[in-house]
Amino acid sequence: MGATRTDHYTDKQNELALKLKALGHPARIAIIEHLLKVNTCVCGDIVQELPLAQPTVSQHLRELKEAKLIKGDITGNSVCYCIDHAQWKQLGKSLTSLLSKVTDNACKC
Amino acid sequence: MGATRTDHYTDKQNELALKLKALGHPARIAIIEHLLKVNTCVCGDIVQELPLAQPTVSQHLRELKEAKLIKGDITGNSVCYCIDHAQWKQLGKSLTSLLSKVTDNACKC
DNA sequence: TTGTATTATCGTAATATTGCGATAAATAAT
DNA sequence: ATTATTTATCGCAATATTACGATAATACAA
Repeated sequence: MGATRTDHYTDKQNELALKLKALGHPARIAIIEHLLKVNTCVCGDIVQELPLAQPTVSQHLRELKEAKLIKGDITGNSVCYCIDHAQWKQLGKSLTSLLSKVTDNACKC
Repeated sequence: MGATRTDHYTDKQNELALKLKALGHPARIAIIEHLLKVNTCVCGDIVQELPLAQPTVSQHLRELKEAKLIKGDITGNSVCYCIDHAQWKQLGKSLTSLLSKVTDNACKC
């Protein structure tokens, strides 16, 4: 074994888990924070923002892309990365839906 | 290599990444959703909720506990699990802070 | 054409995760 | 005391992740 058994869960559970998994690494959090901070597409300065080698950064970017959290389009020599706003809106809904259920009461532990 | 280089990131980035990583598995999403649904501490029926063997569920619970997303206290024969409300409140703040920065504009991709 | 810059991919090593059977530990029930 | 019941831990195999050097692929510049 070793592979996650996605077939036993709902599509929503699997999708949310995939996105959160993609965000579950400090380098990828840092990438997202940077993209949100500059608030535009960024072409080429992401490697300089991180304390990692270029292939490693490229790999993290691909994972964020596969999780549909960012978009990346080729523009001439470099690649333009930016937040996938639609997907983040959807993720925001899933998360606030979860978080809204967190109340103070009812725990006897 | 293979281990995440946490020393290169801020404490906040590492903490957020750790919690999101803990949530980055559908079984653990399902556990959290169940705990939020019943809205109280749950003693003993979590294994029945999941399509996994008992040791596997126990392992997932431990990971959620290590990420401080749930609390577990021994009550006699069984163990009482519940949401760690304080920690979720903090996670909620981090996430809404991130999500609030997601706007529609400024992307030319 | 020949370099230069930028990003992606391949290959590989180290480590982590996932899942489960077997077993232990602890309390409850008989 | 003996037998369930419940949860945790150990050990293992399969797979995934993380990181990077080397190298390819592509577009720009000279």
